[in-house]
Amino acid sequence: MLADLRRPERTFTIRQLCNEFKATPRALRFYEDKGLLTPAREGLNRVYSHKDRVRLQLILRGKRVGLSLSEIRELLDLYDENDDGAAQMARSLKKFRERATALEQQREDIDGALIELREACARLERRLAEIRPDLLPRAADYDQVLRARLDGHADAALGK
Amino acid sequence: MLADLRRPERTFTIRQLCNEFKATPRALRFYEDKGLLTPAREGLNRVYSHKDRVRLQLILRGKRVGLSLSEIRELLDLYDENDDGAAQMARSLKKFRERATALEQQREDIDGALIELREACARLERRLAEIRPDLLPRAADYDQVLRARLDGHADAALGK
DNA sequence: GTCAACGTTTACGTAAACGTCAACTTGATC
DNA sequence: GATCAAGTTGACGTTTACGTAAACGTTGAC
Repeated sequence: MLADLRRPERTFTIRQLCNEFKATPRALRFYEDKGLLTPAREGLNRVYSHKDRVRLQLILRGKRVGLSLSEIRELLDLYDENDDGAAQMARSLKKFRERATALEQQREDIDGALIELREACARLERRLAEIRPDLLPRAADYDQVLRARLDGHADAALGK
Repeated sequence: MLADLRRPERTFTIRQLCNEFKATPRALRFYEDKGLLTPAREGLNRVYSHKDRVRLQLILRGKRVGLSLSEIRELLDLYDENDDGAAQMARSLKKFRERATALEQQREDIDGALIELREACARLERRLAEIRPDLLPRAADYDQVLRARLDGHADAALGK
């Protein structure tokens, strides 16, 4: 078929990519503004190629692991200008490792905060139990809260 | 002695508190602007009381665990208007628990990102080893990076 | 007397990643 | 031909926690 999804000639509209990757048109235009994407034009309208789609995937993957858009752009630039891609892969590897150590550091910081929080909670619980046990919020009250958060705020943890 | 540090009449200058808690004058004035602190005045100069000092401690503790200034203000307001403080303690406990679950969620998100990162690293390492083993950055190269980060960016992990 | 060191206020700057109008064009449809 | 959906380009708004001058007053040391 002419419209085979896998054929490299296949092109995409902005909304198709937005639907596929759950992004907003504003976001894609923003990435273009920042030089992360350079789709072709058909009159005024943007036409995204297969390569553009790959780039978008890389952008979103980079975001998921907490890279900034400018960092992502640097990596994408290397994909382009470099022939074999080896040097670029080395750079990417370096970036990824740096990001990994940064994330590990964040985890430790969070663990520290959690320790402080649990201590504070314990103090409050003890004192409330003494004075006004009726006001003591039961942990069970948070089942709703937990359930409400089951859908993914997966990005919120990475410095947004 | 009249100047006993523990005497409630003891007052503090802005710089004394800044030194004690490693904050900047700008920060304390900012907190005042936001209604978190209301030190007395001696002419133009701010005079911090014992209670102000306690409030500042609470502010900084709240920040350490990732509360926003507006959240902190809400809690502080309750300290004031409430007589026995029981209701306020219940509210604080609730906030703290919420923050704890949010932090736990962040940890999971970070873990997810780390998994993705390690997979990407592994792929890159394998391919680089094939093609250009000489470009493969050794993990040992990051000893400096690790050392450089040993001083506390403990706040950076909490959404700044 | 004058310089440094501290204090004050007002107010603009910053960084990230878009959201949110507003105003307009284009193509398709009834 | 009027309308409608979807696209476009600016350009300003949002959020957070201060940093950073600018311009000025007060006090103590020398």
